[in-house]
Amino acid sequence: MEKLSRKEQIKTVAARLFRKRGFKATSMRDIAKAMDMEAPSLYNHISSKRQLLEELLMSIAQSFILGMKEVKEAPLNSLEKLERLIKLHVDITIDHTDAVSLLTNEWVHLEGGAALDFNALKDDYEKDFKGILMACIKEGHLKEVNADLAMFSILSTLRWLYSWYSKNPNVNKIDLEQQMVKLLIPTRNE
Amino acid sequence: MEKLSRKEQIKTVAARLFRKRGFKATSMRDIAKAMDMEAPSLYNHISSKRQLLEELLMSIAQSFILGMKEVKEAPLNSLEKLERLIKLHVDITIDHTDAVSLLTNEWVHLEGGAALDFNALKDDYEKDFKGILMACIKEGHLKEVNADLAMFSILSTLRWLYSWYSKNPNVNKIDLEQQMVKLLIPTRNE
DNA sequence: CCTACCGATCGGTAGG
DNA sequence: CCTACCGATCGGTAGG
Repeated sequence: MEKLSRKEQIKTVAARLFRKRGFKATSMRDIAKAMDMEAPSLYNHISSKRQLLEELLMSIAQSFILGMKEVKEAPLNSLEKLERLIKLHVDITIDHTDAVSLLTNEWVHLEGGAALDFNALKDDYEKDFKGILMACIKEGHLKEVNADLAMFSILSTLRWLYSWYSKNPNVNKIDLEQQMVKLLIPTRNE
Repeated sequence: MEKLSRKEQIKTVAARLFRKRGFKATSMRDIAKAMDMEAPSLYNHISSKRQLLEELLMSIAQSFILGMKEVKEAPLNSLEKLERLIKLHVDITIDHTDAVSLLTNEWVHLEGGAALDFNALKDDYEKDFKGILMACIKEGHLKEVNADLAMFSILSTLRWLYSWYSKNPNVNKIDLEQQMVKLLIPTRNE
């Protein structure tokens, strides 16, 4: 499937440029140039610029949704689930750094149905995340904290992990997972 | 000084729109419309779109630089200084929510000398922040943590505080300051 | 995959 | 502060 592969190349290049300059500031001619082709040729593989963004965001969002589903269904206690969620973010961020950055910064440029779908996924994800965090608090694994604020803080760090990782690309994945768990989980007794 | 005041109105409106749609996706016609005037009339008060962004970013950055200077020179121990820094972020975020969001999301659209100046300020600020954080660790106020990662995490939360605050606008400033201090400072003994 | 090209929109200027 | 307007660039299409 040469066509599919070509489309994936374009998406990879687009993700890199969208991240670097932003979606609106990246032109189809920029993408074409980075692909060594002319702008109109891109349209043999994709249908529009906004489709590029939508597919990039939706596919990485699905990775998080799937990961959340697995964590929820796993036979673990709430604290272990929270650890697994943190590791999920670390892993996806390391493997798909550019796409993750779009999830943080460029989703505002989605329009119409895609924007609605995306926000629904985001709300579901955050609701599930909060549920696990609150279970941790209720079961006494965590310090008593404002759950909303704690979730906001943890997710803020995880959302910006891509920029830290980009400046420290040689870090070991397992090490980073453990450091993030240690940093983000305010355990009661140490 | 009606002219000055008019310019400030334009900057306030621009900050709101830049935040909502992004700098590149906001046209001068959008800003003019929100001001109930025609786009060319804006140029009686400002000189260019990029100047708008530059002035918004530089003036809010100066608030942080000034606050950092005061904290550094204050007769406080390192832990108290860290607390003061967190409160500084909370205060500026509450008072200038839109401009703070630009500091997080739109500085990438600075070009030329303004981009260089901005990055220099950012580097200085983070170096000072890290110095205070490392002093806290060395003096035994904080848990032993990876200082780079801890700073990254604290700043990530503080950078995104504007979005949390926008969803919880009725929070009391003093309460929020105290909650953020409690949440972000991993003290040794509680 | 390319050349030629379109209508829309952009930041900004001239002139009053 | 407005009307009239400019050159540049945008996403995208026609046709091969």
